[in-house]
Amino acid sequence: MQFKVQHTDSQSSARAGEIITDHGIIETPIFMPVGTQASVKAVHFSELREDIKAEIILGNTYHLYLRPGIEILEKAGGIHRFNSWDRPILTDSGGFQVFSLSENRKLSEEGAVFRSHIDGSKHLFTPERVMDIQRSIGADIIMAFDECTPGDADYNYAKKSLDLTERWLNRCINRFNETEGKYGYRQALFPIVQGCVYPDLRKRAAENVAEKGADGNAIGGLAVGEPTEKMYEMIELVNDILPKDKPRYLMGVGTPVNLLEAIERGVDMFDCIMPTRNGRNGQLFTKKGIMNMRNKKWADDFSPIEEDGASVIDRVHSKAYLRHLFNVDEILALQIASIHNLAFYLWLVKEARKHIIEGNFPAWKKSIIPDLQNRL
RNA sequence: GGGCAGUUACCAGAGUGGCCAAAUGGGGCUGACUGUAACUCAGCUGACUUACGUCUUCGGUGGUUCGAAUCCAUCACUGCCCA
Repeated sequence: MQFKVQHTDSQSSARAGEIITDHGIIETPIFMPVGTQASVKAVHFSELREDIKAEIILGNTYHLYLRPGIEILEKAGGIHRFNSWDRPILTDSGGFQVFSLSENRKLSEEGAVFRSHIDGSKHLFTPERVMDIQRSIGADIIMAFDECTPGDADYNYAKKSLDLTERWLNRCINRFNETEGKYGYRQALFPIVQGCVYPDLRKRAAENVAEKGADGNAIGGLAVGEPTEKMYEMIELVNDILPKDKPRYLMGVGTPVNLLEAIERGVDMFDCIMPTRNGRNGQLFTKKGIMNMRNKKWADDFSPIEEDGASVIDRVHSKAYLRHLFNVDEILALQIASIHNLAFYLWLVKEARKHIIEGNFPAWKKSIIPDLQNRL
């Protein structure tokens, strides 16, 4: 994997670049749709390719390990063969599940014991095992196994958690270096900066990660309960330390405004469930603001979902029709909303890229934010 | 013609003398959702009121009672069964 910075904004830390993988090129900044179980919920791959124009999608180690299981993925010849997505894929390590399934897991030096949310069975995830599993899944970019520290963790907990994440990182790197990809293309390992909202911990974490010389670096443990301003502060602090010639991936973030603020602070890659989950729950993000499609006010609004929307689907269907689909619980509602939101997110990062290259990113960002936050 | 059962909020449906503006479900309205245990979750849903609270409701009417959705009488309507 290679990264080229093509343009750097003169007034901010924003940059436009290009990540080259064996499955194709990713132009940054980029948003990566989340496809936890080898599928972006409610969206078909042809739509991801052609309408949404996704360049890379996510998968999740924990979920794929449970189902279909490593054996099946290996038999299939890796995840790309399995789900027929021939562009880049990134797998999260399961570190977020350490956080989100915290009631079903136990942490130790060795690793994390999960109780499967499906059948209650016990599974041990160690850094080594997680590397092996991600080798078997076969994503282009794989993530270090970390503990995603809760946003409200106290200093002592956050420090201990970071200590563990850093020891796990060394083990991940060792195992990663001892092994190789199983399907004939290369994989890159991204370490993750933790440290909660504590500047000294974040600084230390970023320095530690930076010195590993990885192909790309991630910032984790943000947008997990801390105030948004804290998140921006941490991003700024960390990006000051992370190498400029490597892509920076802000994990799990966020709202359209979060993306722009983070891009301005030097982030190149994003993923978030928001466009898909919120879409399925009736919330649409548009250039003019946020709509709840279940609201009665759309019942007789026959105008397009978004006149100048990024997706062709925006002009095919009316707000009234989409509201009807949500109202009567039709599956098509989830599809249309997910496609729309993802296309919007991809449009947003492409637009950001365009303005970075044009040299007017900060002004453009400032002008668009009020609209993005608007409630329609 | 006779017998039995029933009539409760938008719908279905609990409630058999005070703890009832009335369970629960559906529907409706509003909100939440940030490396996906989520087509999920939460709140509201008689009227007025920001709220406290006040008022009007349980087929109609008339009673019994300190007090009635609940008991009695009667009328209306609905369903089932018998002729």
